[in-house]
Amino acid sequence: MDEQPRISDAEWEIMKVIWAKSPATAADVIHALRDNKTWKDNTIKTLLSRLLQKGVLTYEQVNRVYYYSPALTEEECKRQERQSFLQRVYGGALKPMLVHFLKEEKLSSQEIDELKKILSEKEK
Amino acid sequence: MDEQPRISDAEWEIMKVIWAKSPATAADVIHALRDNKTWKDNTIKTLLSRLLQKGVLTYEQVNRVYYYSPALTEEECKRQERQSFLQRVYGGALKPMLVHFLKEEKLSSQEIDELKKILSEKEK
DNA sequence: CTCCCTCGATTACATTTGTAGTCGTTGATT
DNA sequence: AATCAACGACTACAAATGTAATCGAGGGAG
Repeated sequence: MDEQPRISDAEWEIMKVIWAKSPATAADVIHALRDNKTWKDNTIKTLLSRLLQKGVLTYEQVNRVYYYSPALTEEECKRQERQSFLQRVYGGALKPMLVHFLKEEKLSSQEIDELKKILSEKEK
Repeated sequence: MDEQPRISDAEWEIMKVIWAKSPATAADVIHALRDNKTWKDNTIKTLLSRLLQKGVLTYEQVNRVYYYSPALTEEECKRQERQSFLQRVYGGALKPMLVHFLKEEKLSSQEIDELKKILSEKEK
């Protein structure tokens, strides 16, 4: 159980791209983010380097070019973030947090049914 | 709709105390955190000052001493954090996030029933 | 009246983060 | 062969954050 490195907001944007389409080059990531983000190319390259240093990414080099892949799974990282959010904001109290989300956000009937089913399965 | 200031991890610890027992003096906060945290008194005072600057706290002075109170409600701040977490980690996708929490964490039967009830009420 | 203690204010400083520019190298272009 | 474009490495720099020490003023102890 190594300490999970902390992934910053900007770095999450990068990681989402990598998880979706790894292995990816810097150019791939830049391309994928061109529409949503106003980052300069170098900004994205800096973020990729930092993610390498942190051990969140790995790479394989082919002719001058790095092909980046995740070193940690999306699920591990998401779990880490869930825990830290739950702890920081709710002191770890799960139910109140869920209640807030459920009461405040919109869900389709179908989604509601799915959630109810999951709850029912837990209940045994 | 002013921009909500961002509350850092350490600042959340302070705010939880203030929301729980405002108005509170620096000494009160220090006392409340003495067991859980290893912070020096000055660290806590620095955090209080920063929260004042950010407009998350207000104070009332009585004989040299500040009595701090929240300038923002706990609910506002929690909502802000929920949104930012949901966006950063799940790109705003509520249901998958809820599913992860529900599947991973423990809930008592009673809590499960309460959640199901809330879901049922939404369904109309 | 003097000294000390305490309070908030101010200063300190390393690390992380956001956001980018510059540099040296190498493969491609003319 | 000379040039250039693109890549990753390295450098830059301000703001935020974690974590604290020091300072000046005023109130209480003696």
